[in-house]
Amino acid sequence: MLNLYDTATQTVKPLALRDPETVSIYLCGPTVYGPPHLGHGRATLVYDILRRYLSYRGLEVRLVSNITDIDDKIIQRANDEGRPWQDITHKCESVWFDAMGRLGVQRPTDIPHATEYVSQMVDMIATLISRDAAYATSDGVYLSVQAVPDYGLLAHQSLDEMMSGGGDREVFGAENKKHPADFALWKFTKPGEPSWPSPWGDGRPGWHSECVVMSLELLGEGFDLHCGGADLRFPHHENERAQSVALGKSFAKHWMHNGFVVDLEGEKMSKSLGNVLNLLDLLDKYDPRAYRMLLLQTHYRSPVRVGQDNIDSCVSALSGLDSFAARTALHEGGVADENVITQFRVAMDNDLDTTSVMALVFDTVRAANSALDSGETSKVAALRAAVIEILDALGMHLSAGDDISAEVSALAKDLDAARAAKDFATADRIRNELQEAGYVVETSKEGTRVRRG
RNA sequence: GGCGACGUGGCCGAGUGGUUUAGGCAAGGGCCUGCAAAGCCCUCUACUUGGGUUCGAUUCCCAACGUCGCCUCCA
Repeated sequence: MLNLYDTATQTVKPLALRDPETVSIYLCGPTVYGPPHLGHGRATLVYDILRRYLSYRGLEVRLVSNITDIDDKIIQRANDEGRPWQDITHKCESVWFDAMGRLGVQRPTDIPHATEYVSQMVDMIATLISRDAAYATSDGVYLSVQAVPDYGLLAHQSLDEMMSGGGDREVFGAENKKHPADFALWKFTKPGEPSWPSPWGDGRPGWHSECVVMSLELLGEGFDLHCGGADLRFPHHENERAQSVALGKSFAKHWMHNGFVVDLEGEKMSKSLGNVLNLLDLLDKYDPRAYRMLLLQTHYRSPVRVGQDNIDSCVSALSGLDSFAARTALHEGGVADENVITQFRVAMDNDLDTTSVMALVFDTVRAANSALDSGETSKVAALRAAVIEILDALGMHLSAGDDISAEVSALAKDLDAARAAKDFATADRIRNELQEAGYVVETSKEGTRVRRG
């Protein structure tokens, strides 16, 4: 079945399922303090593609993706702008799901919020303390990484290696911690900050705890797959895992991480560098499918640069596919070519080799276009059905130009009539008119096709 | 300092120890077309550098150069 790269073992291995009919996936969602950026878009698209493919293969997918709605950055922004922090989280969450909708990303099956699980987190921290894996200091409660024997499994570095060298890095809270790598489970509140009660003092949860509590509660121990961007591998996922190990609970069986979105110079898009391109801008300026296309043509673990040139080339490629859907619309409803579908599955099962899949799609489109030109209609139907089935399984929907207004359709009819009457001046005039209105006009013996450009 | 990734044709981007070495975009030529568009056909063709292993390396090993990531804010 599906073979996937696993960050923990650094190998491509079968995605083993706890229950053969269901896949349990936890995906680290956004901290809602600002607009989504391109990196968020990549992660959600990658896992949307994964999820759709698993569904396509007949599995029931349970995809839990959280909303981090309490965090230092949220508090800071609330203070800066002098408004309630819930204002910010609610607004950002709605912008988030609006953007995801435009990207064609399906909603997770479960969307837990950190603030809904605070008491469970407090309980978990208490358990960690009782197991001597956590301790309170003057500013919070910390997990003792030395209580976790294989800490560094995802970072692929031992604690010693992490601490060695490192130059002038500052270690947060170093003076209070038993070990520099210990991380906050609970942060004591400062005046004016949101807080929740706990046995150690009022405060708020540390970032890494929510995902442990919510994944174990909603998916249970030993769930199948944990996903997120490569930047979450360490420390976030490492620290989630550390808590679970310290609790004596079995955690994710497989770890998947997608590559970064990089800027023009090949550097990672980073919030701290301020070179973040906004996902909303991309969605406003381009066909939202173009980003999905770009990611399908790049392996999910490779870095991807999102620039006008690549996006434009994807828009052009999409135009060709839409045109294909339109010109073969009459051959809808065939049985998908088995050979093509088999190749599709083989490629996807090989660590989501979507770049090969796209090569297959374009090859198949060309074969179908040739078949259409030579009148082999049964072949056209089978190839078209395969293309549509594959793209649908990847969340890519083609436009066959059936969203055209009656007025525009009438103009197309007039164009055909003018051509039939060899009134080419009128025909050209109508064509120009349509093109200037932003339509792609394709005349053929079967009649003029018009679609959105 | 530690760990890791990567350097492919005009651009993007897969992949492989050797007969045909993806795919997309762009460019040029042809067919088709009233002219276009769309489509089809053809062309341009690469693997950072220096060693090594090998009958043979872009692919494996070593080194150099370059780029990037992580080493507790990050999708």
